[in-house]
Amino acid sequence: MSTKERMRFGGRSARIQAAVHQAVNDLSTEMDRAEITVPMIAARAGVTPSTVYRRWGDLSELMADVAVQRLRPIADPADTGGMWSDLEAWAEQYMEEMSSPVGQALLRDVLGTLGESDRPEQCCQFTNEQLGTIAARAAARGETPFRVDEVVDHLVAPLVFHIIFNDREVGPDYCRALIARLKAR
Amino acid sequence: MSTKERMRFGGRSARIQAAVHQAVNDLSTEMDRAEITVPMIAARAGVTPSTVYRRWGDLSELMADVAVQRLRPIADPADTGGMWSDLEAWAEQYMEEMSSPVGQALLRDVLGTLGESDRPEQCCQFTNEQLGTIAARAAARGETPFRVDEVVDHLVAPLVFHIIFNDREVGPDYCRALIARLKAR
DNA sequence: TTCTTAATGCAACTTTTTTGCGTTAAGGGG
DNA sequence: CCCCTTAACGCAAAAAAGTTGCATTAAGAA
Repeated sequence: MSTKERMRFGGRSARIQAAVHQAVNDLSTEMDRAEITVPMIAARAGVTPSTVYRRWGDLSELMADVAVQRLRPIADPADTGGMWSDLEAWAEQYMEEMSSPVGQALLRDVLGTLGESDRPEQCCQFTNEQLGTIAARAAARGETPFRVDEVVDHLVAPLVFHIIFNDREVGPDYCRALIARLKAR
Repeated sequence: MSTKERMRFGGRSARIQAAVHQAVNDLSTEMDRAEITVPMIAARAGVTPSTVYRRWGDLSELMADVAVQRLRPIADPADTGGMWSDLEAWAEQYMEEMSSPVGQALLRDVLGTLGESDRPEQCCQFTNEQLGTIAARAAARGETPFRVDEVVDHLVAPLVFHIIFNDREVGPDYCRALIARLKAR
């Protein structure tokens, strides 16, 4: 007998998680996020609603779970040959993704989680890793790398702030202005 | 007959809105935000649930509505005699309020609204007005006022970012560091 | 006061969410 | 390989939340 409570990762459990995530992603393209329901997702995934409720608790948790997966970067930042141009390219793509209706919805889902969760922190980690990659690459080239936390504070934070509060249009020009301000220091 | 659809502000309508808001605020102090329900609020406020559903649509809309009210500043920023010390005092109080569990919950409620709404923008406006007051006061003193949008980008945005993503402790020292960076320009 | 109608209360109805219990299958040991 | 334990699932009944039609109340204007 083992005293540890084991979680089960493989097999049926994983299959169902994949099916449910897929169902959410499919439905998200077909209808407004506000009219998606748990029974709807369960039917699409071929499972009973009670399974979804037991595993994820409620809709907002499930949506947040899916959102984190979709916000996870699929590739390293492009290597353009220079640190600042790497950063600019990354920032414009990040801005493009986050300011789109889909990106905004994902951000809301991640941030809207009620109970305790480390999901928002996890998304930060994604960004930190991407910026860390750019900085490390710069160091390998012999450039003086930027400080990741400074880039987060004065590039990522303003971008995300204006996107989620919707109080200002963000575009390539704004990205470049923020980066120019970082370079100037 | 008037062709305009009129909304009714005074009397019963206002009384019910106040009662419902009060009920939400009361319940928020008594239990976790996640277990508050519309029927519960309605019972506390002495109205029927259907009234709440018709006026606010759903729980998240109602919570967001209440949150905006609570995020509205009740007074102008303190006048400490100098622009930067005004800003520092304001920032520390803002940070204190937002990083508290209550403040975080309010932020989530405002940001978590699904459908279209100008609530997040409205909260930005509060901040802009407060900062505008400090800047105007500085100008009246003969000081060169800061640009409000720069303070939002490089003080408010980093603060809010780290609070909602929970990836870093924010404290008085961090506020002062951000302000020092603004002054240095 | 009287009229119009937005907003509410009530109750029936639909949908979602919870819960108890039997069944299935992952992971470990013999 | 088969058996055992139990986490995770399906099913169905029950509870709770959310919706809707209709009668009633009370702002706001004539």
